[in-house]
Amino acid sequence: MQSDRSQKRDESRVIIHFDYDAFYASVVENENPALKSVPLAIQQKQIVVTCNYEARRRGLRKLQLITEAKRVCPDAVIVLGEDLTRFRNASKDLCNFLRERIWSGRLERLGFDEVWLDCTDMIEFNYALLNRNGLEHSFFCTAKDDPTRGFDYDARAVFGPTYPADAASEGALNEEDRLLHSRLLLGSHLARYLRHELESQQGYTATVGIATNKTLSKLVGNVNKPRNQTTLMPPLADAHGNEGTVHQFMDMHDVGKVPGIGFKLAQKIWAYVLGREATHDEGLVYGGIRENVTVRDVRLHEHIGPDKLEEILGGPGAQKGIGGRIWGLLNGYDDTEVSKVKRVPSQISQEDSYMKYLHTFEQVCQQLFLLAERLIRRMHLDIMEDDEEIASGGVPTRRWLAHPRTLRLTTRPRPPLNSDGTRVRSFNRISHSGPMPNFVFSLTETPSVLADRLVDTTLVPMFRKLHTERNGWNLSLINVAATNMAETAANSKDSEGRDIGRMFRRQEDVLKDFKVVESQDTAPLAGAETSEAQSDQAEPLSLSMQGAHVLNDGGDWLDEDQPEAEQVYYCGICGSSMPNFATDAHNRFHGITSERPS
DNA sequence: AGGTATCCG
DNA sequence: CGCTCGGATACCT
Repeated sequence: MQSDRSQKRDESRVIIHFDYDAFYASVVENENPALKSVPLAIQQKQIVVTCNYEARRRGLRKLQLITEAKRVCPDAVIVLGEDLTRFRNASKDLCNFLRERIWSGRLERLGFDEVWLDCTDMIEFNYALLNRNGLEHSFFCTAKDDPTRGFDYDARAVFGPTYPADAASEGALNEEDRLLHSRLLLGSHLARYLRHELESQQGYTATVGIATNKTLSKLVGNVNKPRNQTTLMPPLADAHGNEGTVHQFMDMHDVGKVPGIGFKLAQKIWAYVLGREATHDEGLVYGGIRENVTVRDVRLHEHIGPDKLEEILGGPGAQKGIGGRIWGLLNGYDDTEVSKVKRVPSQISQEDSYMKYLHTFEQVCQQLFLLAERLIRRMHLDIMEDDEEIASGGVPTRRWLAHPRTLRLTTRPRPPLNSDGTRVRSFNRISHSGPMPNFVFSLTETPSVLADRLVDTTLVPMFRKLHTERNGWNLSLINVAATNMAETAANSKDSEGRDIGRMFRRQEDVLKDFKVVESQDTAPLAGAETSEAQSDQAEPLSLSMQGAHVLNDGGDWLDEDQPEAEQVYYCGICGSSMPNFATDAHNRFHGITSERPS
């Protein structure tokens, strides 16, 4: 067997993975609590995209056809969920809610309904606070600078289910694993607390996994669902890296179930392990028996290892160290960090799919307009924020956090149906992209007007390049995306984001009367009174004195082929955008009297 | 850069 | 498998 590359397992972190139960259905239930007790399905086009657990009990499933769903459960309540706004907003709210309760700022979203938290710092802090002589009445401090905030817990036992269910007791472990056991134990209680907060204050239940890395925490959560949690317990591995709970746990999964091993990779691994070369090319539907290839089958296959996997999975288009990376995943090894929460998404897109022809040019134009208008509204919601400073006039202004530099149009042509049979492949998407025209950043025109202009000046020409036929297109999907986000100067200045800095400052103001007593082997302080002192100190104003500038369609300096009224001025100091006539007043606000660059 | 592929929910 | 309506990232040119 090939070497483990001394991929030394990093067991120093405590990662908690949240998966909100039946998320779309839960959002709708929270909007209308009467729906909580009935079978509820969320519909997009002809499909049930998710449903609550009552509906699952009655036989509904994800990605089920609506017709089938109605047949199986005629009294199900079906809610249309093609507009994702409410789900996106709820996801953001929950993300912020959890972020306020952890210390590291390391919170990573996956889709709308999953979140990883890196809680290592909170666990270490509270591990140091443990009183060995009074574990039963421990206190978990959830605010670094306020010893009174937190929750009571019994530190003698892990909270909730574990994997394995009969995990070794702490006493049966070696010294290193005893430490790990304690950290994960604290993690299980923190997870309980966060789940309770989420449910009691926000109305969302979640399925949670606690482990030492992202992959393991995500997978182990699924052991007990819904509305529960599972902790992956030591000994994770023996001295040789084998025979611990990690291999025991990973081994039972189908390879394709491991996050990061998608359909294509799983197929290649499957072909290798079963000794079957893919001799059949396109078109033939292999409706054969789906054979299970587990992680164990792969991991213990002869000759397997990072190099062999590189051989199997590598090739043109494949990621560079794919073999080593997949070998790591099969062994439950994952050193990827939980990324910090981003202020700005890297792309925003709006799409719609069409069951029937888009017959005419007018119909295509209308769809492009609808998508463009929704995209522009999304840009206003997702990459703008209220200015912190209110101008002396008292009028609150909005500023762009980022400008997408690129506009992308994607379509999916429906494959033509042959007369001889149903031999159709290629459900491919094709796309064309180009510079985002500057006028879409205007705040003086309505999104509707801007969308109309965007269609005429940019989207229709792009569509013409994608589809050279004059008519008769048979599109099953159109997507319009704003990508290639360039963060505004005032925003990118400190990458942590100013609201986080402000949050810390506020916390310090409230808590400055406390002194944290550290490395004291006693129970944490209790009963300290909260000070009401809240000095309303002004924010330190850090100005980056970069020149203000004007952008044109291509993001370059403005030239004169646009009408004056369309020009938008961006302040390089505060990032505000405004019509040109307002720039002089705005510069005076900053105390700048000189001209802007020409 | 633009275009495609693969991955995730 | 696809189907939805997104999203992230990597590789290719």
